[in-house]
Amino acid sequence: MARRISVAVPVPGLDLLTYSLPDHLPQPPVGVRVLVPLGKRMVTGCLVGPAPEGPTDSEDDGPRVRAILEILDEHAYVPEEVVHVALWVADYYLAGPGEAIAAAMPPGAWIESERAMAATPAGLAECARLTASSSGATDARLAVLQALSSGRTLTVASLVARLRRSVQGAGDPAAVLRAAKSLERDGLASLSTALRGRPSAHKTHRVVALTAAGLGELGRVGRVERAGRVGRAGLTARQREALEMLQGVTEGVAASSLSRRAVSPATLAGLVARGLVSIRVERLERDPFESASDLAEDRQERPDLTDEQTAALGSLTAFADRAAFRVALLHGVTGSGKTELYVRLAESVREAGRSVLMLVPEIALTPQTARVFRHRFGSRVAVQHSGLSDGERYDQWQRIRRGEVDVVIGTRSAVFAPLGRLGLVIVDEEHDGSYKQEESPRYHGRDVAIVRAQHAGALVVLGSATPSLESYRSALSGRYERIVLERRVLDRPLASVSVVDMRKEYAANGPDVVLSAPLCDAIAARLVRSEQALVLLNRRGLATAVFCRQCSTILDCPNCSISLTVHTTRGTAHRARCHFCNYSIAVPKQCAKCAAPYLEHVGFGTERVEAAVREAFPRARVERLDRDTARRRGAIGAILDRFRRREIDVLVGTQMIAKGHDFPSVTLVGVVSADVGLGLADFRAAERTFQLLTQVAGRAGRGVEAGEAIVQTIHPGHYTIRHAVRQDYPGFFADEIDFRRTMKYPPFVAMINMVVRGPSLGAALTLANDLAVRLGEHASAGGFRVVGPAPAPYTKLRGEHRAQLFLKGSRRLPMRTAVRAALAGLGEGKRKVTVDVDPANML
DNA sequence: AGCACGCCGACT
DNA sequence: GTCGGCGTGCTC
Repeated sequence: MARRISVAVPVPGLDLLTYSLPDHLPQPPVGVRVLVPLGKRMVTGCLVGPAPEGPTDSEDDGPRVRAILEILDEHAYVPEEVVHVALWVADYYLAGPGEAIAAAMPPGAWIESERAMAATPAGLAECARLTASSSGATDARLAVLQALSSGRTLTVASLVARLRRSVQGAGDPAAVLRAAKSLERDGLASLSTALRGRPSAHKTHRVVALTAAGLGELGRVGRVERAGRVGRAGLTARQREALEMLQGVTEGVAASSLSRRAVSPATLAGLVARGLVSIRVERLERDPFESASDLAEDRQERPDLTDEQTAALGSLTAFADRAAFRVALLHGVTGSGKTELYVRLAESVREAGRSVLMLVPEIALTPQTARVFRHRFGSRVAVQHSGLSDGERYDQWQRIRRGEVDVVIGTRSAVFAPLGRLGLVIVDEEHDGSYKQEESPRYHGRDVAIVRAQHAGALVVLGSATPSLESYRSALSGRYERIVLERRVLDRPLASVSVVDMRKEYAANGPDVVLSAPLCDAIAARLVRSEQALVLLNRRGLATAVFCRQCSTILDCPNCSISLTVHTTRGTAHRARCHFCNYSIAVPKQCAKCAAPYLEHVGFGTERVEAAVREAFPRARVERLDRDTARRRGAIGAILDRFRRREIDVLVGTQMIAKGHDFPSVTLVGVVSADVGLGLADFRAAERTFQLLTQVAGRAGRGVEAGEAIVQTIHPGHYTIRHAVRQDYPGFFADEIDFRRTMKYPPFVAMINMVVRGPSLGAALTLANDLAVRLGEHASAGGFRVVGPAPAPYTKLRGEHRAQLFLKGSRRLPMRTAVRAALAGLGEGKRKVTVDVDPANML
């Protein structure tokens, strides 16, 4: 019987498929890409192993098995270990194996077929006739024919693009395809399926260098010139200039740089023809650090370790030396020097001949960490994150794959980096929410990192000042090693935190207070001393809602069940925008419902805080950093750099300003409202608030001067605020873990969250009910409970209505099995269901 | 996700 | 009558 292989194809919701391997092809290893037929298409798949043998093999009622078309790689493209991790992800998070493997591949790794079409001779004639008679009517068929009138074969995609530009209303892909089919029926055009051009594997450039003959010629020219005679016949002045430019640059000069210096292609061609220069094609590495700037600034000293750090490093190194799977939680207060520990540990692992994977929440927000690693490991480090262009990402991925690096630093998707001999995985700020991917496959970078380390027999270090409840509990129970750093480096004290009870502030100064008197005084003091301040409000915009005083209507998004946020707009009237779907309108003058002209802005965001700070301190240099000001690529880095260079006195922003930055001159952190987020219908609301407050307070006092944090709140007695103010993690943990235990939330139960979408809430609820019933059948045997369905917290998003239900249970396996069975029973309805295993965000 | 099939309303 | 909208189903 023909050899059968199991292939993952990049199609959501499709399971592994079985293909046969034609006799003439060699047996490829796991991880190679194969080109396979799928329906009418050709797609790239990834070989994950031999096909499972089942009883259906002998019967004819199973799906037919088609033969693969081509093996695209000689050696594994995705390392086998990573294939297995990806398959684990697909299984655990209930995603398609193809989607999971796709997450492990660089951009451009998937080749697919494309439909193309060309006019037949009859079609060309018909086109000429129709064009001449010019009926005037815009007919999609005619438009397509005209586009094909050159006789060339065009892809359907390029036809669509072309028609979208030229013909109104004809650029819809479906319409083009229909027109194409209709033309094919009439024998006027032919449709074919062809492979899309393979992605260029590397960016290349041409390098021009002198040949030996050229070098000789140059010497001769020099002597001739000294002798006062005209250059040798046949060498033009231009050619001589070009030769001189190349003199002394043995490695050659990029052709693009020559052309910038006015060396024409013709000149170059003349020199090549004479054999005086050679042109070679060279692979160009796009180094993300070059554009990230200021490598020169990186002359950092190697800081001495504190006793506490030395002890921690000792234990971690000992674990790493055992070269066996292990998880250690590094619980270190902000400013305790975790990064330096990571670097030293990485160095020792690397010296032992094993590689290091370091995950960080968002590189754009923590460029220092990346820079420290770059500085210590030079070209042996690669960076992977979403801010890179596809080409940059591809280059980095290939460098890792070729074994040219042994340290990878990246965001969550880097957990799949094709590193061999993995010895250490570091997850910095392991509690950070950005490790959870909010689209399929909905994996948690930290948890996948642990699984990967398990496969590789590596040490995992989870670092945080505010560990997730899950990790801390595991550390307390002894499942993880626990290493604590209680002191800041150089014995700098933690910021002293004080609370302003905003209820009193409102009573005294009215309900419109943004900056309390104590916070204003504190900012003023910093300005006098030329120190810097951070002001945090984790909410964007000018106002959170527009409210009609007469009929109490709130301006809602027509597509989503949330109110519109008011944003300032340069020049024009303020706009009200939806933070989900981006719908926006000019803020109306009167209520759309009752026509009353009494519209009020309620609630406020960072834009209002920025305005308030500017108003209170007209001479201060105030900037804002949130998703709105950070939209442009590189804007985050630019603002943070200016702040670091002390060109900004007060930086207002959302949580973006709270992450691991190190600004030595910041001595004040103001939290405008610590309550944002506390009231959310999410069991992690308190944990996230505590983390944010602790994190941002940690930004103060990292230099010589002591730091201070001022927290404004209307809930000064809330346990989250109380513990955050004292920066008392164990205290917070004790209270929060009680809440989780009582309410049966993680880490005491496993959860799977499901959102069902539908054209109406009724439709969504009906389908959700069907799902709930099917799940219920497995509940008692599986030891879990089905909660819901109910309308989701955001009932409507982007025009879709949503119902939610979730499972709570003690063991994940039966829960996952039940979900899989229930979804299968739903048939095609399953396309309307999103499944989230271990949800990080319940909204 | 594509892609095809098939079943209903508005135009030649 | 057909064109063309999108619900439903399938892909080894």
